Amino acid sequence: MPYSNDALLQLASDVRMTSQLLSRRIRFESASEVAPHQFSVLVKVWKQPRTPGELAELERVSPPSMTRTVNCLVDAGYLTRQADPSDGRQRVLTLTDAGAALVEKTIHDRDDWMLRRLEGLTDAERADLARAVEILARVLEK
Amino acid sequence: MPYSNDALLQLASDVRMTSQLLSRRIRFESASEVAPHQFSVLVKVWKQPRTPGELAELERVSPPSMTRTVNCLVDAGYLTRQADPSDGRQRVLTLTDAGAALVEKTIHDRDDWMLRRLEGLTDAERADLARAVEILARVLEK
DNA sequence: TATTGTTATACTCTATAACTATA
DNA sequence: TATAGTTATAGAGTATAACAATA
Repeated sequence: MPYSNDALLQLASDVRMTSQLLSRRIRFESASEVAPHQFSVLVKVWKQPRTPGELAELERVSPPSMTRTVNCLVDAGYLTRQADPSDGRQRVLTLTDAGAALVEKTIHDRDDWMLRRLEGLTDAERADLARAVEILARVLEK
Repeated sequence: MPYSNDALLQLASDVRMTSQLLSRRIRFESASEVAPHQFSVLVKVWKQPRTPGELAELERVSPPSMTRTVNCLVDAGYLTRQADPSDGRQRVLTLTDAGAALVEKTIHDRDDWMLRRLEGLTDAERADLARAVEILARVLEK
């Protein structure tokens, strides 16, 4: 039975609401030691070193806001600033050991929270989730 | 083939990351006219009228913060305060027509954004997503 | 006396505009 | 002259503590 427009809209709404609810629960139930916007920056730098300007664009905040956020994270010992030898204007940010540890611990806690919620599922249900994840990842690439 | 512990942890991580990525995209790509925390309050009141105290608890903010947020939304014409006849201390908040219109327009925009991303999928893929939504909704009830 | 909500005050996050250093 | 980043300043969100009104 092919999907009608109404059924597809309903599915879109269900996917959106479930994702937002799950995301909210993850944020609330395994909070990091730093504020959410600060943690988001740490994760970006954890994936790869970044300049303040790149981070401001990725986080959709102004450069001055990112300067302040970065200052806090440097003061807290999670980030370090390094001069870029190829362009004296830029300053590359990297994680300290404490910063990497914080990111990895928080990610582990969140994955563990999610894991406990998937433990009671059947293998068929887990396979459904795996397929859905693959589909959504593909959809979000566009 | 039954799921190993490692495979289940990987699945948990994939589900978590996909949900957070999707949620972030929705938030960024179809922003409301009011700030996110304000919109969240409007949605709560849209579902049912609420007192400031209930909203503070639902949103995990302090009562004074909620007072301020509610003041902004009342001033902007999205909420109205009404006295509770059964308890003079409480003040029940309800949406104005403009508030309801804003909530419904934003929800529609977000669902439409999601819909456009699901349009290219096969019926089998859509059915996978529908099953995944049902599974996650069940998991989140606990 | 306990509860609901608001006001007082201080701190943090955000933005725009202005400034410094480098390209 | 343009770009990367920071500082200056102001506006908005948040919290704790104190207060007002009601139960």
